[in-house]
Amino acid sequence: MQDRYDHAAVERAAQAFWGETRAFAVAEDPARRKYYCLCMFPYPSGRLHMGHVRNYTMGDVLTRYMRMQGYNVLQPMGWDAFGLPAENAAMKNGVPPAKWTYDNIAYMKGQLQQLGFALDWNRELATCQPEYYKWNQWLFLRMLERGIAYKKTGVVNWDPVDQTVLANEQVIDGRGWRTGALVEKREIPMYYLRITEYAQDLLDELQHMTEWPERVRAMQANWIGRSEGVRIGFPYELEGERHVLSVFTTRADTLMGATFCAVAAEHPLATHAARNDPALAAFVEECKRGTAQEAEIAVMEKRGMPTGQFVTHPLSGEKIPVWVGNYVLMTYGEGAVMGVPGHDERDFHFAVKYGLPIKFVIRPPGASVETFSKTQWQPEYGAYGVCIHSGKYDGLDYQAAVDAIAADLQAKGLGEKQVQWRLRDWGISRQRYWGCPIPLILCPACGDVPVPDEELPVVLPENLVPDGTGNPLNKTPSFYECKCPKCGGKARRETDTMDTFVDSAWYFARFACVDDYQAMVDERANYWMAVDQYIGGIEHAILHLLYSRFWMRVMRDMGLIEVKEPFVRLLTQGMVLNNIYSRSTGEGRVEYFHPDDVAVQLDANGAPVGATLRSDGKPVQWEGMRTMSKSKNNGVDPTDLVARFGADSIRVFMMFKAPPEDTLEWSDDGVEGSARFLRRLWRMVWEHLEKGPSATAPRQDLVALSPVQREMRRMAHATLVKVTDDYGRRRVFNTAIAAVMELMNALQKFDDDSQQGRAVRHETLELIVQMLAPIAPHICHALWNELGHKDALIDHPWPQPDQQALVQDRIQIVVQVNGKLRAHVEISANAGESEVRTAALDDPTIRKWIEGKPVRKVIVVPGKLVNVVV
RNA sequence: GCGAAAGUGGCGGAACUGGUAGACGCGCUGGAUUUAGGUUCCAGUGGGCAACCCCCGUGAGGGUUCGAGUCCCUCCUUUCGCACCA
Repeated sequence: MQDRYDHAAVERAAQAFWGETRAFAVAEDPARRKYYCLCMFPYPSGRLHMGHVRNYTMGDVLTRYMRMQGYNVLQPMGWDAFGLPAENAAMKNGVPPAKWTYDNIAYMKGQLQQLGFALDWNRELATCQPEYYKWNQWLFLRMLERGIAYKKTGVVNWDPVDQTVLANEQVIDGRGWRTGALVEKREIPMYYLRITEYAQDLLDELQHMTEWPERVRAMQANWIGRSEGVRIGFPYELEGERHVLSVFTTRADTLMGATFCAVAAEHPLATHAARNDPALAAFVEECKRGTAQEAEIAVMEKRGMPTGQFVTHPLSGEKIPVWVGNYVLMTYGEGAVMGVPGHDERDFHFAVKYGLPIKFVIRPPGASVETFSKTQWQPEYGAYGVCIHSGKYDGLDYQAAVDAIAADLQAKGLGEKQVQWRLRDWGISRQRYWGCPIPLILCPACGDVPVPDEELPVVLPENLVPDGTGNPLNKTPSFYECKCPKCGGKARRETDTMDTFVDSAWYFARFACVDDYQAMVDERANYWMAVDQYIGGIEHAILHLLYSRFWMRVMRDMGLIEVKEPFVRLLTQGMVLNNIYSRSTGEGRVEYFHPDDVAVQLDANGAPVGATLRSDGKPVQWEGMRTMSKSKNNGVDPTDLVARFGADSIRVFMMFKAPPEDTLEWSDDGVEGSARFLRRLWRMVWEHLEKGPSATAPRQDLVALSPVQREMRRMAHATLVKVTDDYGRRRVFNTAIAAVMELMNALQKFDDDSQQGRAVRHETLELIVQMLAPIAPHICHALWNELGHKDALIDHPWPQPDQQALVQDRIQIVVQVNGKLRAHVEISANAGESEVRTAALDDPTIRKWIEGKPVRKVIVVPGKLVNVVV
């Protein structure tokens, strides 16, 4: 054995061993308990970033741990390979997205291999491969047959200069990112999936998903957004015909206070009214141009214009005006709301601004009617209370009023109780090139005709280069020219592609059977599914996870798979941050400097007081810690780090620096510390073996151990108990590493070269190596063999703590007086309560504290603490 | 705006079920070895006090309890998500 730890040699050897023995290729084995550990697959953006490294290290730790626990563990890897960045890169470099993507995949795969992840590469897939996306298309057609997929118009961002649809991301302050042109809204036909059909089940099942983080479940529940209320019809006449304006409200009890209605700019009533009103038409246009993002709508100024149209209040018969409001969402409910300024804050401000009447019809609990203000909103106006000024409903509370009003409306045919969802159907059409083609043929005679199954997949040409002016498929006759499968006439192939969330909605099931070209999934998927542990970023808490849950339900309902919940346990890992340093270069421009190029000045305590650029010594501005990004020049490259420190040091650092769900602050010093820890471990094993070959390492005689030896051994096994709990139950790794560090600190001080002492040290070192194996697999692989084992550590069972070693004769008890720590006493571990109590009260320090004061109460917590109340 | 989290030394964090606040690491200070630097080893490191067996201390304020970082209420701050980025 070498005295120095050579991480490069150690990692090369371990990876070669795993490669040669095909250690991570797994097969279905009904005799063994399976465990499917999956990290969200990466978008092949070019290089791995540290967020990937953190994510995949967590997955690898659990994979290796569960494998040592005896499970048949699957950990696959693939590529979420369709998407916008490839098109952007193509425009910039003139390279087809396919080539850019495949090159990135090759590079990133090499990076993953350097890090030593226990991945079954036989199952690798990329969503841009026809063998994969064929099944997106196939299932889409099945959904179409079942009415789960359907066509309707949807609103998109339109860049009038480039003549192209823009993603929200490509719209900056209402303008196209490349052209700077004012973005318009366009309504175009699109395909939608009826996820709302599953809303109730998606919501209900959340209650049982106890191994998902509470906050993710809450976010999904809010997103699905079930609300119970009443749909109310406001009749009106238009050109002699009777129409009804439908609104949804959860506050039907305030209906008697409705003084106006407001509709979205896209609402048919608004469209009709704008026809003869140029000012209104202009306003409607302006609203449509505005943002569709809920966050922006919520904070922008509420504005409106009257349509000139009046509707009839369904209960009072009053005429009330209809306005167009820029805050009304066409996509929620009916695209129209009733305005109750007395009891809704938004309506109140709207009414004050435009001089609309305000009626108070609810008396909030504890408020007096006389204090109602028509100029100043008070939060209690929005509270539930008792109806007033509401005619026959006066005196009813919320529920009674809603029931009575709903019943009356129903009797008139002008409304009923209704459940409303915030969740909307999933629009999957994208007017983009680099995605999965939607398998339809647009025939002038037959309409949208599905591509016959035997012609699937509709293959996306891989040689096109988008130029920013629309989807290049529209300029590629060899792609779009086709015949109608129904009538045989000349037709045009659909050039829209699918949302990339479709690709990621079921890839985890395909990993079970990537080589099956006859079916989307087969029996093997039922062996591996559901994913036992899914790990990924919190940013996917809603969309990706919800779409996957929906997609599994569709597959299950078609009999393709047995499970409906794809992910049993979910771990949402935090982001990786780094310092940002900048300097203003004048003219409002800012230059960012990489943290490696900046020297930080410290005060006597080591607290930073300033920073300078190394190259010129002049100060730079510290802008705090943010996620690593190119634009802030604060990224670090995994490949550089592996070369400098080794994969194991990086893995240890990433697991040690923060708990999995928290953000992690990058620091080179921290990685250096992890490297130091591994070097120490290496040297401890080396020094131990220097004193005698491992083969002759003696076994200890438990009875003959000295108290110091017994304590050393107890600590080793107690650490094993803790580390096992951290990996297996708590899923936190920082505390597991800290516990091993403590154990190593104790072992360093354990200076005993007797036969028994060496035996205890040998056992402790073996335990340390086994406990660290999931996190630092390469060095542990090497040390395990150095310690005299012929088998590979990856296949060695996880160690069991020796219960006898854990037994303690004497324990320390904390003694408090009035809740403040005053003394420690050592007593026999099996002392009874009265014995503990006596020992505590007899302690000289405690006697001093309670001298002359009557002892009112003594609380004894067995094995832990005594609190004396005086 | 709505929804979801989080606030503990110079820094990252630990304290898991209400029971010793600051484990472990980074940084910093002093020392030893080497001495070109780095590496390695030892000691110290929340604040106050000359010092302690003392006092204070977990974003702010209040409450429950023998006992609160942990539970409850009010407030402040920060971060994340909001449907075409993935």
